Amino acid sequence: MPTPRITRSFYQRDPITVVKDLLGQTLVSTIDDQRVAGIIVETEAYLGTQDRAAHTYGGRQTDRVQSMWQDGGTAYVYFTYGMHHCFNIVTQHPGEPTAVLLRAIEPTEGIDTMRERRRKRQNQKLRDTDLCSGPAKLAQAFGLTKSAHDGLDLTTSDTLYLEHSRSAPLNHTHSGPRIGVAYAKDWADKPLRFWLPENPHVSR
DNA sequence: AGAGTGATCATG
DNA sequence: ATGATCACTCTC
Repeated sequence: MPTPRITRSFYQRDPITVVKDLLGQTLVSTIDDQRVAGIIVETEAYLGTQDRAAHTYGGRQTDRVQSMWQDGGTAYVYFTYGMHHCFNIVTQHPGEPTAVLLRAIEPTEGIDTMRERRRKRQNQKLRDTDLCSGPAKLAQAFGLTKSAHDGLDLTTSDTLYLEHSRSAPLNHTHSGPRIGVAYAKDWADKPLRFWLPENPHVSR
């Protein structure tokens, strides 16, 4: 059976298509010899230069967002609040700076490794639903950082990539406003957040 | 509801 | 140069 890795053309489509098709697919990272994996259950689309909530709003092309201007299938990892990393997948083509933020994942492999990376103190108990139920949580559980992973090509990397695991989600997708973008005025309320309903691993 | 934490951004 | 902000998480 051929490798089910997701290839370039999947990512080069428009972000509203990709944000839904990513639900049910599998993210895999192999970092420090530790392979971890899980099913994507919550995503958000960022629509580029017109989207007030997007880092590329107004055509911004600062150092931080260079990855978003690259080809679909590029990783965009940014650092925020002085302590958190968030992981995005760039969509469309070079010069069309759109992306999908991965917000929550259902762990399937390497759960002990995830728990170690997520644990801040000894003896702190973490349920499986606490491991990847938020964008910065999943970045930490998968070992993703700006310095190591921003700009990585997910279609060729050996350490970070996606696999097809379900062509169409069994449950129909739910959608609603994105989280933490109240500043974005008329863009704050648009239903650009998608998730698998009834899945206990979604954020909040 | 408030704190933590420092890179990043728009001003100037 | 400086000050405000932040696609968040944890604990109270």
